Amino acid sequence: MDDLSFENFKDEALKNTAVKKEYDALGPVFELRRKLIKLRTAKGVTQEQLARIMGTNKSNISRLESGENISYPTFKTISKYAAALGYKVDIEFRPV
Amino acid sequence: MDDLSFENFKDEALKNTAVKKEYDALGPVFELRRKLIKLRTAKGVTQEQLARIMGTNKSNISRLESGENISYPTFKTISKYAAALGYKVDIEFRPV
DNA sequence: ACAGGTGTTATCAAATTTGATAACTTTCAA
DNA sequence: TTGAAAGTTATCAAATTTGATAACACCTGT
Repeated sequence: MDDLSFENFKDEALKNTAVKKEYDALGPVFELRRKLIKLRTAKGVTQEQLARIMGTNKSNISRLESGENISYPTFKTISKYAAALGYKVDIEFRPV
Repeated sequence: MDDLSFENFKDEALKNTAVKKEYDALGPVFELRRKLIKLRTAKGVTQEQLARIMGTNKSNISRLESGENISYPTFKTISKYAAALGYKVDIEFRPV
């Protein structure tokens, strides 16, 4: 463990119900973002190039991938992003 | 083939670029809807019960599952729906 | 025929996402 | 150092989704 103080802080913070709820809810979104970024960079495509293909602007791609305040993209946005890179979206549901 | 006239009509319609684009774009959404409905009915849960758990109304569940005009739900809505039934969402990307 | 349960549709306001533009930071190569 | 490329952040308007309420349709068992 590298940063014990942070780990401890996180554990404490997660005892707070409100914080935990946010954490749980946002976790999957971060996972999605990581997947999107991986898809794009694996093909050596820049945000600007991708934006062009999707018909939008690079700032919006950045917001989708790493924006601080933004939360939940629509299925359409995810689909367009994937399609622009030659992928289709497949949503699966797994028991918790 | 059961309904040749419909098949023919569909083929003709899909020659129209605009129609085809809509069809392609909406296909995945319909697939998602089918999965959601299957998840819910498999557990013997009604739309009203699910709505209660999700903290919304049954009309909104119906719209999500079968609404005519509505298009692309957010990741948050899909997640809430799944969580209410004991599932988590997993988004995969597959080459076209 | 009736009543209750289930699902659908319509409508409006509220909330959120998205598009567009611009300015900014960082990195890297010339 | 300068300049360009890549990504981030801020902001506002526009578009879309979501919540809420109400009314309607459909079915099934009594």
